[in-house]
Amino acid sequence: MVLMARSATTTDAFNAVAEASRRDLLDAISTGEVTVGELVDRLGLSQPQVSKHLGVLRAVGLVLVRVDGRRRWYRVNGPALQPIHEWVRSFERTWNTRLDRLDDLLAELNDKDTP
Amino acid sequence: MVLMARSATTTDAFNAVAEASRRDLLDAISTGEVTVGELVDRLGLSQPQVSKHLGVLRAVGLVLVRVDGRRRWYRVNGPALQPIHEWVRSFERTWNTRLDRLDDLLAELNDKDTP
DNA sequence: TTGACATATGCCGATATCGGAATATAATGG
DNA sequence: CCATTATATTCCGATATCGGCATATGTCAA
Repeated sequence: MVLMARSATTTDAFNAVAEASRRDLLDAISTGEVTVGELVDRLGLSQPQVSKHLGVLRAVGLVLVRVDGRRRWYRVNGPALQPIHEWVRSFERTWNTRLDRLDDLLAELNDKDTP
Repeated sequence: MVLMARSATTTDAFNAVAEASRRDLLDAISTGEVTVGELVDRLGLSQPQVSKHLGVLRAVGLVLVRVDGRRRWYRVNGPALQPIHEWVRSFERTWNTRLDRLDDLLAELNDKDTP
């Protein structure tokens, strides 16, 4: 029986994106097709580090690659981010809506009434 | 010098939310104030497991607690999710269709009208 | 063909995680 | 005051991660 200590980074987009370096990579790639070497230069990370992180992003489908001779052009695969977007969006009302602000207001008044 | 293997789960909301159980907890809590015992019952997790996960969520400010005698009422702290929301939102254009882009445009115009 | 270039992969040690079980802390009720 | 209830904390073994360094794979160019 296999007992996992922590979900693998390649489990899903949530885990892959937990690492800040990988978010930075996605940010850099989002500007358009980028080469590995260019990412190394831009982010100041080691080449193996970049390749490994890209491997994780590839594994969960967050990036797609186009092979062109000896270099690889990476691009962001947007739809893979949708699960995160949807999940977080379901909480929007907890910070955004007028109703919540009303709740907060009432709570505040309540606090003043019952110290 | 401390060399960290992987960002601590308490580093930020991204890391805290990477774990599926913690997302489930937040989903359950989002319905309103909930007690630890209620979460144990609803999610079928062990009590220490729930308490530990709540500890992580507390550490990154994703939940707030109200102490009431020997029980604790947890609630979601929406704003702590905004960083994730903002980051993912910046990729929206990578998956949106033309219609969605129109929505964005309208939303932008709307924002300008209603500050 | 051979060497330089671009990227991926393998091995390493240090570390924090996870769940389980036991235990600690704290508040309630009889 | 004591047993019970509610929640948090500690210790444990197994595991996957991360960065660094070395190396493998693959491709172009002279």
